[in-house]
Amino acid sequence: MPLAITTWNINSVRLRLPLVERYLEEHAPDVLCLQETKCPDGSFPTAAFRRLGYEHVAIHGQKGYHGVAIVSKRPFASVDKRDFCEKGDARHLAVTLDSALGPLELHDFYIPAGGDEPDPVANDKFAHKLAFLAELKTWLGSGATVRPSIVVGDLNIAPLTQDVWSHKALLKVVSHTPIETEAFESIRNGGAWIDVMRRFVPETEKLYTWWSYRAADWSAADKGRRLDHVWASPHLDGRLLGVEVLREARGWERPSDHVPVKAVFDV
DNA sequence: ATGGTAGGAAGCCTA
Repeated sequence: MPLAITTWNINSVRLRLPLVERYLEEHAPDVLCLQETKCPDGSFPTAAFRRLGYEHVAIHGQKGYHGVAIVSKRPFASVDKRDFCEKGDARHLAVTLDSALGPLELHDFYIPAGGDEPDPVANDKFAHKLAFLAELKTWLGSGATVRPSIVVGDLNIAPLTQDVWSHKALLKVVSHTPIETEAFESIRNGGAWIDVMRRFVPETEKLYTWWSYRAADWSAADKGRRLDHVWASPHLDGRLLGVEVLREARGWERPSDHVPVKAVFDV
């Protein structure tokens, strides 16, 4: 059975609820993983999702910042969250779905952006990002790939040369520095995770999921980065059906700076 | 080389 999972950094789920509703009506994934909901759990628009057939809602929010949520047509066998770096940040949520492979773990991450200065001594936010990545490597390495698993989210790193508009111009820009891209690939290879998007778009082709708000004409300048990702554990190899990056959503009215990324699995 | 925009909370932080 096809299972379509979308990941989208929505940058305020309450402000952009009409955009989310439009996306769900037009693209109808089975599961939607959101990041940057910027919404305390008590204010999450659960009823709106239920009206659209997404009856199962798991949320991990906080006031003002961060926040992740998973809404689904399929029920959850379990819901978990982890407080990475023990800062009380809402940056991770996990659910278990029943699938043809048995229980399937789905992890939704919002990795710290890391501030502007790529120096962990001068910049606490960059140090936090690196600490988060180190903890993620240990934690994922300790077992997630033992079970059929999918990792999605705004990982805030563009790992490959063609994941940014200019590799050379971004080598010292947070999100594409060697220390980050090497940590990213070390985590991915450590768990033998499949980079699902790159199974469908060759590494030689540009592929972006985010365009800055600070551009006069984002589409003409096209200075994007691939910050949003879908990883699958080796159990899902041979069951990957497709990927859709909805670039047009960046042009919707009052858009998020990230666009939805949908991946479809035969499970 | 610089500064550009956006959202939430509340008189600045994060991105």
